Amino acid sequence: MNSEPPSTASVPGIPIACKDCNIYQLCLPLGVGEADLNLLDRIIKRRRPLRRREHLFRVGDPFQAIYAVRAGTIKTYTPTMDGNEQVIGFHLPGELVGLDAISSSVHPCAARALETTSVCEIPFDRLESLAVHVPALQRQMLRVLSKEIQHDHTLLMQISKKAAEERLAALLMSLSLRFQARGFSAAEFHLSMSRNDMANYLGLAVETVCRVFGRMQDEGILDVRRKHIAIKDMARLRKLAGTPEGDLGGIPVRAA
Amino acid sequence: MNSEPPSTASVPGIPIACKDCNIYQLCLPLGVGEADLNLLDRIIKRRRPLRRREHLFRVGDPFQAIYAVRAGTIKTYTPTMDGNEQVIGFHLPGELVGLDAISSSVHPCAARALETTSVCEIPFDRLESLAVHVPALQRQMLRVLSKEIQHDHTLLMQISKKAAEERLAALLMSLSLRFQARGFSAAEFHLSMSRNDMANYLGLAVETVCRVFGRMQDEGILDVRRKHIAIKDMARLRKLAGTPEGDLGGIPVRAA
DNA sequence: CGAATCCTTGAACACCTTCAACAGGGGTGG
DNA sequence: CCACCCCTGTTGAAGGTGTTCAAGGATTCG
Repeated sequence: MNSEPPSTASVPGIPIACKDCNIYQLCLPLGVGEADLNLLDRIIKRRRPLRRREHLFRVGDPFQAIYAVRAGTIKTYTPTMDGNEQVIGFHLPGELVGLDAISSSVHPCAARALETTSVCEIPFDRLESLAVHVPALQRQMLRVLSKEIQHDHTLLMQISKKAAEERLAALLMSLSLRFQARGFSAAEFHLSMSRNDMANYLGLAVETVCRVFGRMQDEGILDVRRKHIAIKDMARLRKLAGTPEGDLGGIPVRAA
Repeated sequence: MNSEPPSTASVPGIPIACKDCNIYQLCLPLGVGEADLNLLDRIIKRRRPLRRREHLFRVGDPFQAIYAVRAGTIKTYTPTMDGNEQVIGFHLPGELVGLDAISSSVHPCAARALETTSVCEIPFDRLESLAVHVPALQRQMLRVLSKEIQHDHTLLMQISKKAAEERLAALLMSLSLRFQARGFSAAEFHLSMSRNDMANYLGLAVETVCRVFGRMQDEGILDVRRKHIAIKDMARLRKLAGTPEGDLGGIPVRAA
């Protein structure tokens, strides 16, 4: 909203503007001009950061806004009938959460922080109203949703591969590509989710995930030190994951 | 487009109007008024029916339109690196195909008919232009895309369940609910896809699918005669699939 | 510092896959 | 119209991979 770009370090209580958010290009990339961006900026609310394990929303909560992760990680999941949960996805900075609720008026899944996480809240009714007057925004929203669908499809493909190695490799490649797209290292990053969450997400047992990590370490593909991951043989990992060379895996508006 | 509803039996070469299409409510259900519907009708093209195995589009084809299945079944899939294919989903009458291409400008997957299938072609640029002037259409499009995302998520959940019985049950429940939503029988229907496609889609071996069908038949859950399926114990199937009682499974704009 | 959670490793078992062989149908060409 | 053939579906046995059950070690957080 300000014409002068202020320091990127946000002052507590004084929210930074959209155009100064270093991830806004990822939320609503192209086609939205400066003036429109200011309009958009006006409807976006910053929230106090969520702490680890804190919920952004729960199943059945009324749908009022979509959220953009600014820092940290959000896990989405749904409770299963047998009292457990099923992890739907992991949302990194720059990715959107809540897109599956637009049609339902209530959230079909829950979202909670895996670590200290800050998000932007975008009231959906206002976003929709704004889009009526800003065709570029309308286009952008459709593209964002479509990309999410595309991503889910590639995901589905990779998960239904049976081999445990392939599944884990697919997850790691997805994370790597997404970190890279955000300017972080593609080869070395921090896993904010537990082995349990990964296993749940991939449809495997926790023990299997551990063992596959071990095996990949032995084979020189990875260097795993607890939650810190270093990919030492990207080519081999990519091959395992079944990710074509040039493919960005439907680089994600959203989840792992 | 006509003010008088003509016979539902289409005369070759004389396309029937949108509002006379018995599935249009499913394509773009609520919030689009009569006048708007006529506008929509004007941009929709009918195509000659596709024959079995004929492609609607292939991977890498330029994205120009989305498609609504009017009759028949469309399978979407992508070729894998090892020369095989990975089935993404099955699209029944009233469901849309090609939504994952909106963001890419090329189709990330291929679509082919499993049986004689007729579709409506909706040029996307014209649809988007129209939406600029018709807010209801804009809203509807977002909802349709969101529903697809929601559906993919429930799917993901069900597929990542490991047990073969659960996976197949989930597929059958999905099909059942979708047929029901279209006014067909929920308990008895025809499987237009091969065992191979089902297995591929579910990440199982063909033989396993056969055996699970056999087991379910022995247990009195199903009556399977080749491609004809009768669900004899819906409650048990639902339980196996993990589909909550009232849940419509994110009833699908799209795929199995 | 203690407790709880998360991660890791080992061994037995269950399930699914693979390989192989055969039956049934549908489509095609004669 | 029929016969053949190929493709799809089905069934049986052996082997592999992941799960389950169990227990010990490492971190984190109160």
